[in-house]
Amino acid sequence: MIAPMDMHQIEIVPAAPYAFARALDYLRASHTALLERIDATTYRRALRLAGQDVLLTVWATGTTAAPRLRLAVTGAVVDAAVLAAAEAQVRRTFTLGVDPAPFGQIVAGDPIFAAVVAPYPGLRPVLLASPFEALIGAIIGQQITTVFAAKVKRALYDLAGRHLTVAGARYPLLPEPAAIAALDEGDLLARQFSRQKAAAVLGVARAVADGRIDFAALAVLPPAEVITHLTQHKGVGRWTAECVLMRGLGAQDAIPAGDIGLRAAIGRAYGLGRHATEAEVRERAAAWAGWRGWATFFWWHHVQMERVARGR
DNA sequence: ATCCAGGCTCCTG
DNA sequence: CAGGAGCATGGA
Repeated sequence: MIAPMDMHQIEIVPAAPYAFARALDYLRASHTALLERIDATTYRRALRLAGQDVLLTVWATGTTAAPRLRLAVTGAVVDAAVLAAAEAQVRRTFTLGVDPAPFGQIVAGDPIFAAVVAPYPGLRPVLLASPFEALIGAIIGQQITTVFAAKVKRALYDLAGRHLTVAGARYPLLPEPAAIAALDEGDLLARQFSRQKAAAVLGVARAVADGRIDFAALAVLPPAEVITHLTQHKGVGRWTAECVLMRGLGAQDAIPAGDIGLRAAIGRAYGLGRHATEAEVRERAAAWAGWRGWATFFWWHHVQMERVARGR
C-alpha cells in the first residue's frame, strides 16, 4: 500500500558567489556522502524533518554570480513546518547564508593555500545532515581509511536505518539514535567494527537518545566548551569533537589539526616534512583564524580530488 | 611481513 | 601537561 505523496517547491537565494555544481562535485568525490543521491545536476536525500520522513531534491537555476536554488520537498505530509525545516536544512548543509568574501581575503594572503582553493571557485563547505551523523561518522572514521570507513558506515546504516520510498525509488534514512542504541555489540563486531568502535558508537547513540548529548544545546556553546562536553564520552577525543563541530555543527573556525590527512597535506605543501605535527598545523592555521573550518574543508577536498585524479 | 590509515585511552614521568 | 604503549580493523 503506497501512501499518497505531497510535494512543494521553494526557491532559495544563496549569498553570492556560489556554485552549486561544485558542491555536487565535492559530494560525488567524498566517501562520506553515503545517504545522498547525486546525479549530474541534482542532490537528493531522505531526512526526518519536523516529525515527517521527506525527500529533499535540490538543483540550481541561477548562475555563480547570481545563484538561485530550487528545493522540492516530497513526503506524505509536507506542511509549513516541514517546509521551513527543509529550507533551514538545505541552508545549513550547503552553508548558503555565509558571505564568502572575507575567506577570499584570507586565502589571497597565502599563495600556497590559494593554489589549493583556486581550482574550485564558488565552492564552500558542505556539511553532513546532522551532528549525530557527524559524530557516528567521525568515530567510525578514526584511524582507518575513508574507503573502509564508508563500508563500515554503510553496514551500520543497513542494519539500523529505515527507507523512504518515493516514486518507486528507495532512499535510505540515517538511523535514529535509539535504533543504533538498541543494537547488540555482536551485530557491529560481525560487520567489521573493532570492539572499541562498537562500544563508542553504542555509547554515544545511547547518550544522544537519552539526552545526555543534546546537540541543540551544544550548538549555542562556544566551540571549546563543545569539545569539553563531547570528549567526556568514551571514544570521543579532540579530533572527533572538532569533526563534529566542523562537519556537523557548521562551526566556521573549527579545525581537527591532529588529522592525519591535514597533517600530510599541510606538511607537503609547506615543506614541513611528510607529516606536519599537530602543533605545526595549528601554527599555520592561525593565519586562517575565523575560517579554519572552511580551510579544513578545502584541504580535505584538495586531497580527495588529487586522489580522484590519480584514479582512486 | 610491515607499515599505514581523516585516533583514543590509559599509564608514566 | 607531554610522551608513549597498546589497541583493533583492512588495505597496500
